Amino acid sequence: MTTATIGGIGKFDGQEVTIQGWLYNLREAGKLLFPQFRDGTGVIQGVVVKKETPEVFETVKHLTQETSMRVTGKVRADARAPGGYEMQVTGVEVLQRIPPEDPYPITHKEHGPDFLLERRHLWIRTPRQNAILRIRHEVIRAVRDCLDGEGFILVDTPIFTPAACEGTTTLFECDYFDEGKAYLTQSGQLYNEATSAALGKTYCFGPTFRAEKSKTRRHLTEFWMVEPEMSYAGIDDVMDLCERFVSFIVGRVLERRAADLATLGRDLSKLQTVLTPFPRISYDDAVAILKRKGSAIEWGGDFGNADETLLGEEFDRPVMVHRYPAAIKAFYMQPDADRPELALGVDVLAPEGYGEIIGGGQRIHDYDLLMSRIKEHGLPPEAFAWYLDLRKYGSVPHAGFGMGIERVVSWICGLEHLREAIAFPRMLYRIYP
RNA sequence: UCCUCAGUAGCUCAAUGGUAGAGCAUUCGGCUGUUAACCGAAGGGUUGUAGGUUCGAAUCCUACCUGAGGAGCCA
Repeated sequence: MTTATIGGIGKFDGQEVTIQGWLYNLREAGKLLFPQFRDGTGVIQGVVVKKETPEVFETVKHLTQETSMRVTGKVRADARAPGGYEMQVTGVEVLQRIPPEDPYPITHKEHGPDFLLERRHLWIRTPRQNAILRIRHEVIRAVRDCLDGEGFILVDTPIFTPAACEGTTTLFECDYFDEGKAYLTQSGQLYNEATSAALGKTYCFGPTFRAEKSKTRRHLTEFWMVEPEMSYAGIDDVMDLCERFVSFIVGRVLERRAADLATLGRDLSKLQTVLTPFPRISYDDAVAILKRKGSAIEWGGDFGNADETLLGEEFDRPVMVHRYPAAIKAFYMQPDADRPELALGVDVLAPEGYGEIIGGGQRIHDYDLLMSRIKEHGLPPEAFAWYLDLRKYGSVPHAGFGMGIERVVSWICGLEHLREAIAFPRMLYRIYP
């Protein structure tokens, strides 16, 4: 007997196959049963007619939601079935029937976020969560394909680090044998600067940790970030890469995951406009736009979430805001040659209120300038000795950025909350399951 | 860390100082094309915890616990 996946069931129209999955739902209509099966690739409706297969009818009639089973039957196209195909069930092999005294907790009705998050290990079985996780997979594949295709080399950076990368944000601390404290990385960027000087163009891609007590739908304490870095590059190279990168990713999801976007009810017209070039506006221009739109922002201040939403809704694709006041950016940002009070940093803001998805820019390549910035920020120079070495031995202008995967997935999927963009979200008051 | 809101059946919610209820889920019965199927019945409660006010508290007050949304900070 041929084993088939539900997602590819169309290839077996008219044939008898076996599928391996779980009971998603069971509808009854007298002497007819309509069990629905899922296997992670899709959902298919089965039909059981009592007078044709009485033994199968009696077995299926008493099955409970999420019972694991192998099902055999003849596949045929049927417009009445959700998904377009139906299976005339001729045999079932039940692996584990869930007992009615302790039924599967997640029903087809509404549930609250607390209930679902406590059962995230089960929640991910639902079609909507399946679709999000498949899109996340596609985003990650596109990230790799795009950067690999552009000649970047993946060089992963450490997760245990000896000190703060940027000195300001709160870090997760742990004991590291006799070496004292270690911290979970909040960015691979400083190491990327070393690897890009070794290999030209590199990127790292892995989990990142922030111990800030942020409690919003835009924050996780553990999230995944991809960070490309380029030697012999400046802020314009970063912006060029950003727009190619983001449009490539969105294009890939539209091309390969249309069915999943449909499951989510995503408005595709909001994604189809994400094509190069992206608008590029200076921080000065952004402040002017915000003031016109009624924001209380003053020049020199950083954008709040409301400001990012206001800027994002000005455009039909992500907008790149560049040249921020140096005072509100990280210590390693290269100053603008024409206006030293500005840093050559760029943020990419997604439309529809999704806010910042990318932050990056050009790094300081001059030893003395970097040393003075480290001291100005009250950071210990000895901890940055290796980082300063990069400016002693063949320093070149270099630039890069970091992109938060969950924020991009959240935007592409049109999610209400970042927590659905990762299988097991880590948040301020939640570390289970 | 601060501000706001919410905790009632397994789940989603109602009951606004006077006998704790509905839908779904579960079990049983009915229905030969269901689309979160539908119809009928049954079981299911220390109203987050601890105090207080009152003849009487799910409801009012205080503290605590848990969660959510937002601010700040950031991807």
